[in-house]
Amino acid sequence: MNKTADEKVLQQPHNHQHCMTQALQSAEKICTDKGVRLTAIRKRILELICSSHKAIGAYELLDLFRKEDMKAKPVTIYRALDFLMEAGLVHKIESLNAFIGCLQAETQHQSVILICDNCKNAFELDASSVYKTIFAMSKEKQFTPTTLTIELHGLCDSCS
Amino acid sequence: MNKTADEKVLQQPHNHQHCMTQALQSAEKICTDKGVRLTAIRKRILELICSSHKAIGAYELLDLFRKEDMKAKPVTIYRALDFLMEAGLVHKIESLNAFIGCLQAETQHQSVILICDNCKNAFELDASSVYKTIFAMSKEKQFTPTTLTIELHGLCDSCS
DNA sequence: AATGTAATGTTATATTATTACATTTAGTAT
DNA sequence: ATACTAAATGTAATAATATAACATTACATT
Ligand SMILES: [Zn+2]
Ligand SMILES: [Zn+2]
Ligand SMILES: [Zn+2]
Ligand SMILES: [Zn+2]
Repeated sequence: MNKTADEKVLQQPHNHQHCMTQALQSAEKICTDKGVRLTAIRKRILELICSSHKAIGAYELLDLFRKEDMKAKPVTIYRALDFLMEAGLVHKIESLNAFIGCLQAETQHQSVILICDNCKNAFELDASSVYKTIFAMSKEKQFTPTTLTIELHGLCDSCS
Repeated sequence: MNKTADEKVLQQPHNHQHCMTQALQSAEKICTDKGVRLTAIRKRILELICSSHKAIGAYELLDLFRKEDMKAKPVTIYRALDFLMEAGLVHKIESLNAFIGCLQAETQHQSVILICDNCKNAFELDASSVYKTIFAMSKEKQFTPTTLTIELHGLCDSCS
C-alpha cells in the first residue's frame, strides 16, 4: 500500500501497512509464547480483520475468506474468531455483532471502544482508571466482577 | 406475591411486587407525558420483563406471551421492545441479547449494568462520573459521542 | 361518518451463531 | 519410521436472534 492510500484513523493519517505487519508479528509472538498454533486459516482471518480498522461481521469475513477458500463455512470463521479472541488478538464489539483487530495485543490493557456509526472505524482507548472505578463500585455492591464491556458510539473526527 | 416469595436482588431482599407496581406506574406516567400509547400488548410485555430482575431474551418473552396470545409472532415482541426501549422503560443488554426492565425510568440516569452470569439477575448502578470521564476522553480524540454501553459481568453476592 | 395515523396481523426472510459428527493434520511417544 | 493422540478442519444441519414488506384493524380528529 502506498502513502496516498493511507487511511485516516485514530484521527491520524497513518501507514496502515504498518498496522498489519505489527498485528501479524504480535500474533506470531503471542501464539508462540502461549504454545498455541496460528494456523493458515487463523492467520488469514486475522489479516482480513486487520486489513482495515472497520468493525467487520462474521459473515462479511466469510464472504472475503471464501474468495480464497470456497469450501469455508460459517463455523470456519467462528472457530477462528474464538481462537483469535481467546488470544486477545481480536475483540468483539457486542453492540454491533462485529469484530476488530487489537492494536495492542501484547500489552495488558483495559479499553473503551469508540465506534463511528458513520464509517464503522473502531478503535480502543485505554481507560484503566475507569475500569478501576467500575470494579470498585461493583464490589461495594458485593459483586464479583469478571468481564467489563465498554462501547461508545458516535462520530469520529472525519465523519462529524 | 407474599413475603416468603420475595427475591433477593440488589443484594437486598425486597418485595418484588413493589418493583412491578412501580414500573407499571412509571410506564403509564412516562407514556402519558410523551403522548404515546401504552397498549395492552406493550404493557403486558413490560409486565413479563419486570416479573423478575433476570435478563430475558426476546424469544423467551415470546414463549411467555404466547401462553396468552397464541397468534403472537417474533415481530410482536420486537415491536413492543422497540417501543419500551425508546420510552426508556426497558434496556437491552448487548452482551446477552437480552432485556431488563428499568427501575428508574422516570429519572435521568447513566448506568453500568451489573450482570450475574450465574443467576442472570441484572441491575443498574448509577455511574454518571464514569460517563463524564469517558465522554471527555473521547472528545480529546475529536470523537463526538452519542451512546455509551457499559456492561459488567460477574457474580452477584448470592452466587459468589 | 370520513379521514388519516398508529398499531397490529401475517408471512416471509435475513442475520448471527452453534451443535454434532466425520476426517485430516500435526505433534509426541515408542 | 510407526503408532498414537490431540488439535484442527470439513461438512451438514440447525438454532437463535432480528427485520422487511405489505395487509388489516383500531383509534383519534374532524
Ligand atoms: Zn492502520
Ligand atoms: Zn467515521
Ligand atoms: Zn424486584
Ligand atoms: Zn447471581
